[in-house]
Amino acid sequence: MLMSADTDVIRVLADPLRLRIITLLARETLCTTHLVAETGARQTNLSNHLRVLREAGLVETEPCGRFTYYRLRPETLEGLAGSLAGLAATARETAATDRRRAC
Amino acid sequence: MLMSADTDVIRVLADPLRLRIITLLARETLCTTHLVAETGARQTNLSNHLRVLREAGLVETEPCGRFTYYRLRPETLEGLAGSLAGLAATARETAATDRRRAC
DNA sequence: CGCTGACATCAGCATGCGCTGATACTATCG
DNA sequence: CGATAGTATCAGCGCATGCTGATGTCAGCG
Repeated sequence: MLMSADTDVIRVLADPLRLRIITLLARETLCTTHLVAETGARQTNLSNHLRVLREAGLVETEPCGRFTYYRLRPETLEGLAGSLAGLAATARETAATDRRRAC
Repeated sequence: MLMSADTDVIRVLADPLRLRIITLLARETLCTTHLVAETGARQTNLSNHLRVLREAGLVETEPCGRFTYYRLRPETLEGLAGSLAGLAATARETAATDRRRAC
């Protein structure tokens, strides 16, 4: 239910600034300059985080002249959401039937 | 769509051993000894992680004599899964309508 | 062409945090 | 009552990683 790939995605999401970027990109596609203005972080810092997000498959880039648009890929987030929902469902079943291992 | 509380939950999940604990507890309620046997980690290490999981509201304890059973709480995981699914849905809408900010 | 602005890369620093060993506490058993 | 087993707490160490400043590259514009 929980793939090992999900571990990496969670690690990538587990940073306040990266999560902020994700929420901003969910609403509209932006380029680095916009993200600098929105978050107040340095351009270098944002560029590093965007690299991490890109390598994790969470965002994809669209070069546009000297600008670089960043778009949020829904598939990765959906996959993680599904895995977590599956875990929660299993836990609910475990709690309902009081499934436990004897000591 | 993404509450600030979700940030903390994600940070807590962003550790391989803690995620392992979560998947094990999803299937059956266990006590620390079982988790030591399953994961191969030291008891001290597990106890520290279980404390983090407890404080994040991801697991709850059930004392049973000198044992301590740990049960996975589905609500927290469900809330996070819902938030992530909402983000993914927003991103899908953004991609479909090509919503972007001009440079 | 030079210049500027958008963006990426790299090395260094500093903080966070996961792991460990030592220790203490409690419940059960002989 | 010891003795032991299950568990929690704490201080310390070491590594991972996020932030920064300097630098490089490329595109557009005068």
